[in-house]
Amino acid sequence: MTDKSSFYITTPIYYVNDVPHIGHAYTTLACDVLARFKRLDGYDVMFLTGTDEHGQKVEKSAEKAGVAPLEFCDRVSARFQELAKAMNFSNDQFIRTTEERHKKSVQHLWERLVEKGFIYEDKYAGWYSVRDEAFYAESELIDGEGDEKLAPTGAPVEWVEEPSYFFKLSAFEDKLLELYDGQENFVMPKSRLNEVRSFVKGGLENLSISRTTFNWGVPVPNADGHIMYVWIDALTNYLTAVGYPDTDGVDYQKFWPANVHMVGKDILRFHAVYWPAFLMAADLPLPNRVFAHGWWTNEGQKISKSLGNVIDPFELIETFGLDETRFFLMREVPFGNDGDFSRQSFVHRANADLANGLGNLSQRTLSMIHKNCEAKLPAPGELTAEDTELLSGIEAVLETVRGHMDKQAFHLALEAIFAQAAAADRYITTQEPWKLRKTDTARMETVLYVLAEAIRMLGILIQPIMPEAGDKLLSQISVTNRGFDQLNEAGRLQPGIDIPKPQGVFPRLELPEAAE
RNA sequence: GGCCGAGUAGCUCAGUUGGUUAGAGCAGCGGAAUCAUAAUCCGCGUGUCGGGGGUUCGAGUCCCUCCUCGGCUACCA
Repeated sequence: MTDKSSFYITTPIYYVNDVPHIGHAYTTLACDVLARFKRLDGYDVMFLTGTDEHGQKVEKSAEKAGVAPLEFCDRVSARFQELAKAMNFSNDQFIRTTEERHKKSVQHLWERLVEKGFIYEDKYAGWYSVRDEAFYAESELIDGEGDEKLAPTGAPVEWVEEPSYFFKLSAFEDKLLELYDGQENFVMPKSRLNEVRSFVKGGLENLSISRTTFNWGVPVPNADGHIMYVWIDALTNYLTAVGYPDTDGVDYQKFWPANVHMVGKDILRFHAVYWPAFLMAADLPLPNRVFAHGWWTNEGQKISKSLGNVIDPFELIETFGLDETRFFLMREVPFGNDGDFSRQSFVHRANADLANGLGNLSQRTLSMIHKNCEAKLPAPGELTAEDTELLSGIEAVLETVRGHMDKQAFHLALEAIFAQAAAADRYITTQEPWKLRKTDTARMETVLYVLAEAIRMLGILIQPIMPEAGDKLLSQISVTNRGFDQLNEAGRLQPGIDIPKPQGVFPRLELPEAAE
């Protein structure tokens, strides 16, 4: 077995009743960073994202738009695919639940659950709001005019009874608790695990998993009029993408179970409770981890459509630059926490770390080489303790970053990398190559070579977060081997290579005029 | 209401199994340098560690209590 280790990471599939916003971009970005990191670290990676396209809401939205449901889905799904392109996401697949392969996959899973005796037919009854497409508990309802009952959202509700298939979720209480206890990092961050555990401890009710009131969905096998409902359809995409039901197939064998399901905290329960229960019921291996990240506020304000302060990722990229945006989202906030997006902190952060930090470091170094070494990388003399300290410090940071990445602590990974850029700046200060130019050119050449090496390794390290900037940095010093196995002497730059006049990698940002 | 978590320098936060003068980044103040994207480097923090009580030779770090803030409390993705 010489196969590379595999790594399978997923985003949720995004519901096409919404247009892409910063939340979608954020979730997928985190996955992209991790996927790129693992690829550079020698893993065979499957990175999946996609769109969730079924349901009554979609059916109605399509109707309102005067188009067929699928056409409606095509449009919105395309928008998400554009986002992936604009954000430079490296997803290996973009799955859509309207694909034929997915229909087969869910139906097969369904039949499997029926065989195992975890699905039964009954009647679902409750207070239903057509507008919200949701059932509400009696206790949640509020009083409207007269003795009319209203949903908590203010929408009218009606008492509805319909035949439905149910999944025996209640049978998995103990097994789920065992899972949480036995596989400690199944849910991260830990605070979320506590919530999930207490939810399960509180008792689980069986889940209604089919509907007869609309048509836009995957038909339940051998049950006319029944459409699969929400989660059983949506969650199964993670299996579909690796070839399920062909469990002997190459992708399934290689990638299932998934290493990380990345989700927003709002859909944690479905991934941390329902999903493992479905898989247990079908006798399929469970994913290693569900990570629930936090949400962004906008300049201290909760983001909502009604407030009209939704952050458009396309606009962010336009205003601040792609890699700057990627960097800010991953660096500013401890991953897993909620965070605030403010233009001021964006500009401040990008300028401090990128323009003034790494960007300036490479600019001053390459510029000195270009001017003082005939535009060619000089050969180093014997390395001093200071030289070795700087280089081995950067080499060592890979292990640190790896540790942080494996815990999805992106902010810490970045902090560790940029601490090395700062170390290189300190090195320049102590070595004073501009003085050596007049007193000891051989030593100056060694110092500049060491700095070029520092830039090479930093350039390699930032690739997962800032692929384009990493490319620019590395191209200026003609580096072609860019994997993490090059983060040591094996990848050292060849003296004599051309060092052209450096181009700025990270422009200095200015605070945009506050839009009214 | 119930369960869980958090309250540490102006801001964002670290603080291991309780133990020498409680730390980092950013902001601020002072200085150095001049290769560089007016970028960089160095120095400077007397903080009631939310309040009160307790355990202990010793508590930010354990226990009790109170206050404040946040999350979860099922079938909208």
